[in-house]
Amino acid sequence: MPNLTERQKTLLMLIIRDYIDTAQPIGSKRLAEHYHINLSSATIRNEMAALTEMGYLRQPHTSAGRVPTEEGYRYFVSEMMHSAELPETVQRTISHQFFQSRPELDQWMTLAASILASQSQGVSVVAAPHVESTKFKHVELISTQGRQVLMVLVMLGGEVSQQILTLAEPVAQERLSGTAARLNGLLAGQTAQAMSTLTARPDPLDQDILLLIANDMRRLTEKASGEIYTDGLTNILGEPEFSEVDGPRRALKIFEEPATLQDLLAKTTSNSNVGALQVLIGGEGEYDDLRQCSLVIARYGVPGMATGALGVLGPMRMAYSRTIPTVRFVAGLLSELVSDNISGE
Amino acid sequence: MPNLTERQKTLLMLIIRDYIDTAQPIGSKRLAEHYHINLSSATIRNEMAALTEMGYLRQPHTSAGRVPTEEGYRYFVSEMMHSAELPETVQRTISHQFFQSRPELDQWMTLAASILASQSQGVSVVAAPHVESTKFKHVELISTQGRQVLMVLVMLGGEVSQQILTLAEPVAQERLSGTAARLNGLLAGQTAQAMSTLTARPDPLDQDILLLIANDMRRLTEKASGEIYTDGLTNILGEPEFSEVDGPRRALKIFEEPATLQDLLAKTTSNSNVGALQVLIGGEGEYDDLRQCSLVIARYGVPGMATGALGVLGPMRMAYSRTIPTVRFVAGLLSELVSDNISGE
DNA sequence: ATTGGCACTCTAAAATAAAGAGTGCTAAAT
DNA sequence: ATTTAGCACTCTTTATTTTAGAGTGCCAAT
Repeated sequence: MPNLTERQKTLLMLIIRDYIDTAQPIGSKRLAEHYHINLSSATIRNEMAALTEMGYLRQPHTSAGRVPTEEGYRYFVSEMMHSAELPETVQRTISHQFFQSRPELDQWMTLAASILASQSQGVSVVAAPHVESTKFKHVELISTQGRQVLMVLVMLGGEVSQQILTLAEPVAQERLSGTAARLNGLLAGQTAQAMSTLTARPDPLDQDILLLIANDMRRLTEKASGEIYTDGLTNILGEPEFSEVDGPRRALKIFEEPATLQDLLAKTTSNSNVGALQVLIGGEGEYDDLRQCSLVIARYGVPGMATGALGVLGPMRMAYSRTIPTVRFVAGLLSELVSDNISGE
Repeated sequence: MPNLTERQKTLLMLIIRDYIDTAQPIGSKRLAEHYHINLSSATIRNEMAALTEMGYLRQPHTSAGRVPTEEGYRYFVSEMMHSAELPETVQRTISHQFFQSRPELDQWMTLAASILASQSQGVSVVAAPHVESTKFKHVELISTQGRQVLMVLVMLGGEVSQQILTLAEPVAQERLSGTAARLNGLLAGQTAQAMSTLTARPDPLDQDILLLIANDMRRLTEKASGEIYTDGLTNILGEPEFSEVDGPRRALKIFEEPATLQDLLAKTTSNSNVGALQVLIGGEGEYDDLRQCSLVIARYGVPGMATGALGVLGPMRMAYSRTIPTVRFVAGLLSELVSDNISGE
């Protein structure tokens, strides 16, 4: 990858910034007039030719202005990635919103999605934190009617799962309570794996429930991430690159299949650390449906304990300088919240 | 509203059905050729003129075919509303899917949304059933760390609400269990209203929790409907009437604000009975964002106990003959499920 | 009451023309 | 050795005109 002169760098940044704003190919003349660089359009043309040669810019057709290539965007992002900070006032506003929301995961996720979407004008995706190795804390069995029983399972760290069981025959609440009490004593702190090595319980009901618990915990562990929260779907519908018939459908299709989305978040962030932030531009060859899009994602939470992922999807032309710091900041905030919530166990 | 002759009726139905298929204005010639009615195009023209006069059809411009008006659609719908039945094989397939899903509200709602969307090719909305007068069944208090406590609240009928409380000071699990046990005895079967008339508890912790429970139950009761599930967002993006720049954004905006959606469902179905089915065409003058859309909704559940709403949103040109029976059928199915689930309390 | 025929209207599509923006290159200027 | 002005050229966009065709309404004939 060839080095850029200082001037080429300035020009490239200017072009990309302008293109992100206007969605119009940028010409040499416009550039010379709008920004007071002391260069003539001819000089700029030369530099543009060089940048095109190097693969950072391209022309939609022979005689149009220049448009950034994926490489161009990557350069742009890597240049401003570290320096960009969210204005303090915005930081404060966001923190404040979290502070005064009800202290529930559900609320936080929704809020995070909403903030990300409105700040970035893209589509936000927030995956609830997932406890890496789910450990049993507490089970509650509540008879609801005849053979149906509500089982509430609480994990160390606060994850909760409820499930309705249908037993073979009606069982009295007292017996259920007894089973729950015995299992609570037996299973405290165990993982699903450890449970499968236990010897069978004498009481058949205990044994049945034990299996169901282990099963449910396995399911919880397998799920790569928690539930997905989304906001801002309509934000990107207005963008010109999505007005072609197929653009939006392909990208939005992703949001209709939570599984795909979870996969994406899990895969692309699994090798990155909490706090680090990843920018996927143009699907990076891997995701065909995202060829026209960019994705800014970060992992949040407490590594080894509970982590989740969050991000913003937008056109390749997205407002990186706004999105990147926002994603970073919100990820940090959620990390704190998760950490506070988990530490005391 | 003038009466239609039998022939006019046939013609109107034919035109609307064809237009729903093709999204093209329907001309007299096409009609005469495609369907073997023994009428010449001239005769059809006369009838069309009459139908236009009566307000059931209109012409996009002087010399184009006819397109149904909102009145036209209303007539169409009212004619086929009662007769239409879902093919038995489809009914079976759908029942089967519900039958083999895990018996959880969450699963059912998602499944209902998915089925409605795929059958109707529109956007589906399903509001979880809401228990009309929430009655207490059981509370569970689980210490998670220092001052934080997980409260799981179970209502008669199976509604569950979890909440993280932050107490003024750390409290041992034993004391929490004691409080929970006392409150379980005291509050069984009570409504939020009844709770507010109780005299203060001697133990301050009991009293605090009692207030929180009452509060949470009030919140649950106030919520007009339960959580909203949606599917098929991308279905309507392809429809020609949404390719104008502003069409989709305005309609989809609704789905970004759960509150609005809940309102809509609540209002439009509040005066209709479970089992009855309502078709809103062109927003009916009330909902501006839906001017281009139609909405087929139904209430489901057990009146007086727990009811929810579900529906399909699509272009005015939606496949009513498919959507209406599907909505009716799924509503019936969910009613059964809710009823089974609630009866034994 | 129904139908064939016909003149008329209006749109959608195709063809053509004009305008404009931007480029690359060359030769002069700094 | 850069930088710049100038110019010919290319290609898109927009406007304009033409053409083709679908559909109508109405009248006279069946």
